[in-house]
Amino acid sequence: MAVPEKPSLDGLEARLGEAWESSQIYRFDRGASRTDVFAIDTPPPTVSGSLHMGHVFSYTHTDAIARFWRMRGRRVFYPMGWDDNGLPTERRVQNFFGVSCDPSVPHDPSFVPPFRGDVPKDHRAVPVSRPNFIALCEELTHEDERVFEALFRRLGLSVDWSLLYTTISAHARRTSQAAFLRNLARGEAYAQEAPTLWDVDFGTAVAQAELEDRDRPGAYHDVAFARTGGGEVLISTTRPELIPACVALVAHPDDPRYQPLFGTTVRTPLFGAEVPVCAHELAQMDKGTGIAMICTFGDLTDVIWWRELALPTRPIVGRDGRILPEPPDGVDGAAGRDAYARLAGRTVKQAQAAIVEMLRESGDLRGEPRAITHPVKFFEKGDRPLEIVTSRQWYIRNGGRDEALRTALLARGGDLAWHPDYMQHRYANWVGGLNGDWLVSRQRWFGVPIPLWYPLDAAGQPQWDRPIVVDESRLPIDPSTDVPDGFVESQRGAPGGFIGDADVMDTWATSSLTPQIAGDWVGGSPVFDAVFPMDLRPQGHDIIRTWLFSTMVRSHFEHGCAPWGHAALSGWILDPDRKKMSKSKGNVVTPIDLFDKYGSDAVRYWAASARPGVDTAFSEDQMQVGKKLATKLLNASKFVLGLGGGDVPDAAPDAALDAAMLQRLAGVVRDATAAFESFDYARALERTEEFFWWFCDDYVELVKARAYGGDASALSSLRRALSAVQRLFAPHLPFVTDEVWGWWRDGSIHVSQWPDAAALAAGATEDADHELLIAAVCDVLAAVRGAKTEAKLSQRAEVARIEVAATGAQRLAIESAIGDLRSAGSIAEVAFTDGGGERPVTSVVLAPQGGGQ
RNA sequence: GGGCGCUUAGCUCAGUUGGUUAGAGCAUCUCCCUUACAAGGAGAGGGUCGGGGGUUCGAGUCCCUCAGCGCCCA
Repeated sequence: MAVPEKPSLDGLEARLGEAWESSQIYRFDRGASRTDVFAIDTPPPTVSGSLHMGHVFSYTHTDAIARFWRMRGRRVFYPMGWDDNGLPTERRVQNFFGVSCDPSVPHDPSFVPPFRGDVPKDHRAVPVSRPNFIALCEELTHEDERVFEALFRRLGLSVDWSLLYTTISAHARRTSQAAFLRNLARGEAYAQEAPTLWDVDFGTAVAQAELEDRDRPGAYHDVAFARTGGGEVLISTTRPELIPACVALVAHPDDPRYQPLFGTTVRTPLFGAEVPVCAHELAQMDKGTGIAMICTFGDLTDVIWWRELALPTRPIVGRDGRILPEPPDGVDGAAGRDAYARLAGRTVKQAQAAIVEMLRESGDLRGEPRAITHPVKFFEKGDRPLEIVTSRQWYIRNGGRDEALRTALLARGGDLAWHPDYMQHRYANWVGGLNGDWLVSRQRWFGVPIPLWYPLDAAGQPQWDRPIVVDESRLPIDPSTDVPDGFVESQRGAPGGFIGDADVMDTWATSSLTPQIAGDWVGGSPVFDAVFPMDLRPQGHDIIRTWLFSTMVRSHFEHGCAPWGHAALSGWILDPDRKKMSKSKGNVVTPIDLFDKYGSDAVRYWAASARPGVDTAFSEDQMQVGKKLATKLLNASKFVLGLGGGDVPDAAPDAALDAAMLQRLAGVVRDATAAFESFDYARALERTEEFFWWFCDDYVELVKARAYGGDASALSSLRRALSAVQRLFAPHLPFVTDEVWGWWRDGSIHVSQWPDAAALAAGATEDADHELLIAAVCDVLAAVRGAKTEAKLSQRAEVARIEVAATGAQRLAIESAIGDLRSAGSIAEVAFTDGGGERPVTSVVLAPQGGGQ
């Protein structure tokens, strides 16, 4: 293929994208052995949103690394996945089709949803079975996945699309269920009836990793409790509505104010329940009045007190967030029951208003509530504060309740190389702060079902502690429709029969298995042994506590090792005001518009310029620079290749300047290689770019005359350098580099060999100090240019004479390139004097300018 | 409250074991149509490296301390 007359970036993405697809250059070699493989555990983006610049940013980093290792000869395992499993998808499906999932509804094979978008406001959601609901989820996510794939292809990701997986596919469900059953068999998964953080709107339990604190207005209410022997105790609480759930008061054991009360009892106001006064170190002497009520359950500290002080359970908040209809134990008197009746059925918020009114009437509220702002626990996707309810849930051990396991998992963090390394603190911080095991069951529908049934006794009661498991060969299953071995469907729900576990697993319980899903662990594929443990996990630092940690837990249990060798944590994209970009703030820019405006290479350049792990401002300026770079590479390639020389054998670079340039480039190759090997794609780009601009501005200008004249050393040096530079840029700018490579080489640049530093200057005389030579020559050139600019003349202006004060070494260097210097600067005469120093000093005498300048 | 990161030119950032006069790009200004590229090129101005203290022959770099910003966790 010849060099085009007018090189252009237009149309490259479509043309080369198709070429890459049809030649399958990114296809993983399934016969590769582990030592030849570079395996990437790609983050599967959530498909129920839209792709934004944050995706473009971090996926570009990974792609550059993938392309580097591919050029180094590794068989790159680079899958893509779609995370279509979970709550965000459920929400979209409900809104889009006008349905809601009801597992009690039988499966309707011919179900047609009432709407496809544009659901009327007054429409009441149609209940549908779980299989029907899941089918709708799959249909909708499939649409999004096509859009995502198109965008990632446009970005130029070198993924092997034949490895595509989704987290709700049968394969992912099978993997997830098999891993869970193995955890169960080894005792790493267990079920427990326990206080659980609960989102009342979603109607599901949530895990510690999904919590976030939000500052919310609240108020301290001072409330009097009557001491059994007379007198009263004043407590401060932000949740007076939980007084009927109060099971004790608690103060610090060292608090002299309350020491006399320990072991005595008090009565709750309004409800008259008799509760003990207890001592516990977690009570804060300096908070409120120093004595607090323990309720079942107001917060996680209540749970600790309840457990450690062996207190009774008196729940009053239901799973719908409303006060339960019946009063708890202890609320026995008529007055108490009446008071409770005024709260029953109300939301927590309404109940608080009501009880404050009642306390005011009874005189038990002292003073007025004092407004405060305090952190309240929310589900990260939720809208109302979490409540704590007692429920039966499945857990996977994660060290939160087991010091030995915690220590082992902390050590696993040390088995990884972290990029940047300080990110390991996040991991250690999180593991060290765990306060419970990983809650994996969710009371939702669009997820991987917990693959268990329970036998029903003669009275039709489930025997929770005797789950019925299934042979792995039957997976995946849905226990709400599948029947356990030895039973028939008619026994579902019947005494002596069985019921299926109604819950699904947390999304993370499946996405924690991405290496196993992508590598086909459950299928026993030899590919798994060739790719696991994987080389690289790239991901955002915000999900170290969830995705990274949960993947570590599963791998630790199943394989006894860390699932990867390296973890690369990418930063955030910030808008130009340095706020995190988000849809709600309306500052999200659509990637596709930027691809159209600047080209994919230019957008990638912006992404690749950011140091690993550093939050980075969105910058169209950087994309503009990237576009200029891509254009420059087109033009420089056209120039060098247009000089000819392709028909003659590669000559030894015998001119000193040529050898020096190639030695400098060899250093750049070494630096870029080392940078990529330590996952610093940005440094590799920076070093290459710095060299390339110098190469264009100075070296090419210096050797132009020789090159035009067909000088073998110049031509071979230019071509050697061009070849290396094109390949050095290839991981970052895959489109333009493959274009210019195609002008003179066979095959894609992306399956060519990464440049070899040693070969670059082969045949050249080794120069002791090539940098001194380059510096001396370019200093003189700069002085000549500066003189012309100072005189407001064209760079073509003639120079009559220059006088260079130089050291001996500088003089030798300059003399070695004197012909190039004279032609590049249009210099008639060069004279030397002794002097110089760190740099030569050049005085320039311009020739008289004719022609009426 | 604990942990971590950041603070260098108007803006965005490099600055790798401490070592010449602290760099780049963008922006600004001046000049140049020069046959690879005007989607270009040649130059210029611009910084007491957040404050203070210390170690050292020498500190943007190491130590202490303070301040501000941000993130994570309580």
